[in-house]
Amino acid sequence: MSASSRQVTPLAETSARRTPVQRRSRERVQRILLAAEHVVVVGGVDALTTRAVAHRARVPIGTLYQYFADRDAIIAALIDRHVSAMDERIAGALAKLPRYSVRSIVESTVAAYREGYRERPSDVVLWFQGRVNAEIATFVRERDDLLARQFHTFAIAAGLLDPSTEPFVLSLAFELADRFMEVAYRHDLDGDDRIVSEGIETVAGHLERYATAAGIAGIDATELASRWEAPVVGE
Amino acid sequence: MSASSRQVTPLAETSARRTPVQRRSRERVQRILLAAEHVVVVGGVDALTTRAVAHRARVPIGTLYQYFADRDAIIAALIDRHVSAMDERIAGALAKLPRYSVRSIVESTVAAYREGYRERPSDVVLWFQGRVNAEIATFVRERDDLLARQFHTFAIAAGLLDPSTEPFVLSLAFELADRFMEVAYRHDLDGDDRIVSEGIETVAGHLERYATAAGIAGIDATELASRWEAPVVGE
Amino acid sequence: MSASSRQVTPLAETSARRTPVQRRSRERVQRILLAAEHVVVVGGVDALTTRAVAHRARVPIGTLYQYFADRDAIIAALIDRHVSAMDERIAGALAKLPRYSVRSIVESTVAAYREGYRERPSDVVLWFQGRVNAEIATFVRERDDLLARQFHTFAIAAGLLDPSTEPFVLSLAFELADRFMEVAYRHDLDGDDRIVSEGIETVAGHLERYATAAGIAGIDATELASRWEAPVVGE
Amino acid sequence: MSASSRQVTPLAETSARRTPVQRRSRERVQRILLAAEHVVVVGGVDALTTRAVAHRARVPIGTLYQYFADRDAIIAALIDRHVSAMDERIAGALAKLPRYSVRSIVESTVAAYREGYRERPSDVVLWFQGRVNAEIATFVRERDDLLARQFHTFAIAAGLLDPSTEPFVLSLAFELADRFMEVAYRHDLDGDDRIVSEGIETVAGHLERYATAAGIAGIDATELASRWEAPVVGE
DNA sequence: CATGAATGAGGTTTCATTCAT
DNA sequence: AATGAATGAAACCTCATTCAT
Repeated sequence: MSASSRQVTPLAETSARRTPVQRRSRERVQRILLAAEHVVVVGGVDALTTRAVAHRARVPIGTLYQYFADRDAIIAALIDRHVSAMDERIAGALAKLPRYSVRSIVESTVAAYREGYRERPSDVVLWFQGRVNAEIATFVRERDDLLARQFHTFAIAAGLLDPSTEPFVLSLAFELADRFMEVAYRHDLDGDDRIVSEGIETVAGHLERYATAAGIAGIDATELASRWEAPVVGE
Repeated sequence: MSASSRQVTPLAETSARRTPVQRRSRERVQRILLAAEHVVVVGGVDALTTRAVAHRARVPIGTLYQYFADRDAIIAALIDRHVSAMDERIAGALAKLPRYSVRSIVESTVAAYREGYRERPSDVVLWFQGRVNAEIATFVRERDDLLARQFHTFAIAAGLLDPSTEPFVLSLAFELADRFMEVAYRHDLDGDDRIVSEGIETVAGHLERYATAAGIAGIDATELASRWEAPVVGE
Repeated sequence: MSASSRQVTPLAETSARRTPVQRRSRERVQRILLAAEHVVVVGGVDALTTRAVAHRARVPIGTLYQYFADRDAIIAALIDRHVSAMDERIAGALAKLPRYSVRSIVESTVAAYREGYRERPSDVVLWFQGRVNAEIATFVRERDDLLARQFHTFAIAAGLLDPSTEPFVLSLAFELADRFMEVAYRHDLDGDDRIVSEGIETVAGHLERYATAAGIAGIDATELASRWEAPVVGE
Repeated sequence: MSASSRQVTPLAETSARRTPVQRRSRERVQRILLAAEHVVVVGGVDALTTRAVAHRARVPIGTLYQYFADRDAIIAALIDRHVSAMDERIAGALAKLPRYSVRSIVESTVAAYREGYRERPSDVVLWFQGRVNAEIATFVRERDDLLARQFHTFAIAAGLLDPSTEPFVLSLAFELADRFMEVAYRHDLDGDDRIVSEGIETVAGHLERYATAAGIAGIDATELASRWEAPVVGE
């Protein structure tokens, strides 16, 4: 099962001007994105001005515009990066599970979100404070839906959830897991494990209402592999 | 039990300039706030510029500044209104409950949120996109905490929740209920009752893990009145 | 000899709207002027806004405009008051002189300026920082000239200065005395007697170059009265 | 002896944004400063609005802000220029003196002030009307003090003034000389040589009370050079 | 390609003054 | 006469974006 969003056109590519192939170019793009993260963490989304980013990245403003069509393109790139990173992280965590139950999947996912936000605090700001234009909003919506549908397909094929479970139940579950992490940040409870176990409990509780006996008891990874020929991670 | 936030200094009063007493003045303030809501719904928090609001309200910019100290004061007034309205709505709903259980309380609360957001869609944007200025953020935080503490005190005194339950569990429950409504809006599922029952189920499920037998079975309103001499609603 | 500026149209009357005759009205005008002084001392001429003055005076803004045609009229009134007060003070000091020499006159005048500014610090700000409109500037110019001419007439009639001395020499002397006091304020040397004696020495030194023997030795007040039938003070 | 203010941080550098290196840029800064001078001469310091300056300079407002951080920075630049120009002028005049006496120094200084104001009439307004912002006021104060201390050191080392003479006596002398020129302008006596000789007479008279015999008689420039190894002009 | 000066629309806010009540 | 809400020109300043070099 693939948790990556490859089927949704990556957001950044739509707006980036040139794909940086040269080593120097790639470095610059990296520097710009790093700088953008910095200003977002320090001053919120409103502080993300092109000047501030260019200055912090020590890149001329004109150069910035060579790689990003406009200010929104920077935000788009950050969001894209956030989404990809989260997807990879979740996929990675799931791939390591020895046994798949609704609860173990939720545990992995919540933990992935937590680590992701911890590593890249700018994503918290961007993702939840995100004053975001229509295009980005649509992208985010589509990506969420895709993720939910992928899990839906997987969970039903694997016999973890009742076949009548609707995809939006999974949308909600992902949202919930994500929101829990935001709340943790907002309350400065990031380091507090209580919030994590609350989150797991709640989301798992939410989903277990739709679970089959197997979904609660869990299925061995090896056993799953035989039922589910599609690769669990990657494409 | 009082769900009102009277112990938190109302946010708007700090920044409003002139309290409009005349009928005409009150009308203008109303017009300004209505205009502010409109621009927020149409263009997000970032579109809430003094110019745009004044223009939409067909009020000279100078007049706007007679009633609002600055741009943030407009946001503050909207947030304040949102909070008061939600508080009243929740308190009103609870007051009508014939029987108090964790689940029935959650049902009332979620329904209150839902109606509140349905009636004032700008609050969705403001509440979730708008934690702009430090003062407002603090106000929101304090109000949330107060609400959670009030429910905590009540629920334990009434014997609905286990005495060892921590207040933050209730903070989380309120957040969850609130977020559910946002998600409903974000997914255009507002009219969809499924999301409401999901929300109720999840939040109630979350809280019932801390509930006493009475909290699950419920207590008659009359019986509660004898245990809980403080007025259930209002002061 | 009269040091009063009665022959120059008082500045304020040109712009004041109604001469306050009622007791209440006079009180209000006083309150307004006192408030104006306060804001000038605290925040400089730029802080002299009609709102600030009206608010500090606890007078409705509309009422302020009943007594003062516009913002400049308030400044004009203050300047007028300053000028009148200084004139009276100088005249009073001179009237008490037992013996008139160039030096004793300068001493009295400098002392008068010093006391005047000490008592009404707002005058320092107004007089020297004075961002002042053309009308007021003209008034000030004329008043200075009148004062100088009056002294000129007197000093020559009394035989204190050489008859060929030009009036502008006296203009300069007044300016100098005045500036010394400003410098004293600017350097926080107000309390410092050195600056006063420097001032006296300099201005007196300046004028004594034009003095007759009698101007240096001095003339008895009684003797002067016989030569100079016009009243020394007042009209 | 150096009359330059190099030991006082130049005021403008603190606030100027971009140091213009290109020829075109320098021209623009010049145009802006010229425009600023114009509006100041025509309408006083209060007329020095960013709009007015930009408009007169035929420069977009944004361009103005590329070179000047804010309105005060324009004033600061003008003041700085005034101070530097006056310092150079004084230093230049003194360097040409064949013989140094208190009187000849005063003559040179007063003449320098006169020419300076004649060449840049906006400086009259700025210098006497413009002590606007705290930073600028401090700068001006410090510069005045430095100038006075430099002259103090020099005059005593050169044996022109009595060693017990206090520095503030020289502060006062500079102020006086400066004020004389303002008065000359205020009275439209600029072209009138009488005011200059009055000024010289008064300031010299003031200082000669502190002079040694040599200070009155004067010292030959060559003789001075042997006593005073530090360069008279320049650094 | 790389640069960064130039641009000006547009944002926030103040304030003298008027005029309906 | 007394009031103070209403007005809008005008002040300051920022910033995304372009384009000549």
